[in-house]
Amino acid sequence: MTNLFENINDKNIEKLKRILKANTIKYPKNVNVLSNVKRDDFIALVDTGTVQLERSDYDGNTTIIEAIGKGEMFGSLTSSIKNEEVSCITKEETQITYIEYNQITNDEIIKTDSYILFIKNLIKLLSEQVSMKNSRIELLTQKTTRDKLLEYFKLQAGPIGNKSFTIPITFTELANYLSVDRSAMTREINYLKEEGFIKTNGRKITLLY
Amino acid sequence: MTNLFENINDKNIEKLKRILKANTIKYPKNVNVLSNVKRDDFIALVDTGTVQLERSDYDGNTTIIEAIGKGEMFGSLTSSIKNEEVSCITKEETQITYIEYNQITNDEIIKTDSYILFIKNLIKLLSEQVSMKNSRIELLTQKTTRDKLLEYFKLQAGPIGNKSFTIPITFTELANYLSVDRSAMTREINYLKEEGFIKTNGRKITLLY
DNA sequence: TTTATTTTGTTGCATTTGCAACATTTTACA
DNA sequence: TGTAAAATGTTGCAAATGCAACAAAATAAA
Repeated sequence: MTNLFENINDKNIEKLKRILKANTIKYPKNVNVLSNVKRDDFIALVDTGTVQLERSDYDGNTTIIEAIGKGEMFGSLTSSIKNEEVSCITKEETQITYIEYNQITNDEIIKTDSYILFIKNLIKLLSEQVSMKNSRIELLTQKTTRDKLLEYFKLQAGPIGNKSFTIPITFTELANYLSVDRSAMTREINYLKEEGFIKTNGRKITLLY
Repeated sequence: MTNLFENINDKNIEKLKRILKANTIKYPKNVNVLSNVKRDDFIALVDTGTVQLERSDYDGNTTIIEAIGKGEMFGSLTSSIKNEEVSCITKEETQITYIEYNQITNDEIIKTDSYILFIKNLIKLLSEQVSMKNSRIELLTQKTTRDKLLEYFKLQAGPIGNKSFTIPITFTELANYLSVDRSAMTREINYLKEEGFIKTNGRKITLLY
């Protein structure tokens, strides 16, 4: 995951942030971050912590649209946060840096030395976002829970195809990510084990095929 | 949908394309576009026509990962096209403009007048991509076919909430987009009609709630 | 170190869904 | 305009899945 200020030294980062009128705010846990910020198009960078975009359904249920962790970004350009039903909640102590979209090309910034690097990073970061979404869509469009799991395992195995890996999230979160019922997913994992496709040990998965 | 060269006049577009070493290629229908282009990171813009990113499964089935239409983009930065199983097929006569990622900040281009506009457009275009993916993920994470349909209808109704609209794709394509079986989707639409939630006339949907 | 909270495991059952296999209608194209 | 291809409609049936309702284990918090 690219950092927006990758390959830029601290002094220049400070300079960029100043010229971009970047606004860094620290929030405690369980705060609705966007209660007052929706005016202009902006980009929000999660420096530390985690936030979740959530939607409250007509029947009171809360669906997690997106979990955004350290180094990731969200914003009015990329998320449906203009929608009143969507709220953005910090899941732990979280620091966010806001940059207004129009500041990205303000008169002063384009004369700044590290601007080119900044732009390249921003483009790469956005591209990575698209790429991550594509991966998730690839998982979600699998027909069965089994297919979703196997596809997820393939992604975790990486391009080299490691036979063994530890999944970086809880099974509860995985079920959420794949949009399947957790208990049904557990059942399917058991089938996969019985049929000799995989072995598990906690969150460590070993592929046997 | 933002065009990469929006608000830039033809003369400057030509200039930008030249300096960016943009490469425009016209393809006939049903051609595998990426058979030879994967060397560097690149952005591909669909000027006219349509391409589909497809994946051939182990069992010979073909899944459509993404349909990319006029004005949209894809590329090695945003799609899993480095994956050998994924191919990109033109669905009609299609013109594509390729730009190498590294050219986006080459020495000459950053001195060009319309560069700032170009960069703003590129960032907006990428942001829109993320936004579109988010919408699709929102649909795909709905639990039932009924929920997927109702959510899709809500999106089609727009922020104003038009009660009547014509869906811009065929029902077959919609089933694909929502990743549900077409016949099961038809059945569910019939239930929605029987229960008085909607009326349909061809691809025209009227919400009755 | 308790206690509270979250995660994981398990199972029966009703419902939803995919799949197959058609007929029919509409659209594209030669 | 006639024919091929694509889209739509329909239905029975088997399989997959969500849901509810627990108990147990593991983690986090006080």
